[in-house]
Amino acid sequence: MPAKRSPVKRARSLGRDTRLSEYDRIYAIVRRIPRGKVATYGQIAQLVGLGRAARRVGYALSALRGQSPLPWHRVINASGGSSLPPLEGGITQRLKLEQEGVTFDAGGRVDLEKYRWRPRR
DNA sequence: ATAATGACTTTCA
DNA sequence: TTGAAAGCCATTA
Repeated sequence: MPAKRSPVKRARSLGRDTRLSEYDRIYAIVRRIPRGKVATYGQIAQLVGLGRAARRVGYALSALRGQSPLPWHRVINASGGSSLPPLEGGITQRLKLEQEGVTFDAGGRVDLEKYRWRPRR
């Protein structure tokens, strides 16, 4: 029995949903975030050309369900913190970042000035 | 078909 | 500094 597929994945397998290239572009950007660096949802939305649709970036990542080779833990919100519920992956996200050398302040937030990924072009 | 939801961001009080 | 409100729009219900 194949696992249940979301409408999006089904459409992708049929190769007829153009929105998917959008998801793929998001994933492609996330894959480029270097170790020890972080990017915000809004930043990725910009890079992909989605303007301020940061939510869609978050949605694309939620579709991964944490089951992906992508460095999803390097994506955080504009406040410098995790947007996941602590028990759902927020803890894991922080641990993974700390393993890469990213430090958090008392409020559980990352210094974006210092760790934000600045891609060229 | 309409309505609610969400791994967000920005603005304004 | 914090928090509410509005904006965004695909996915879910």
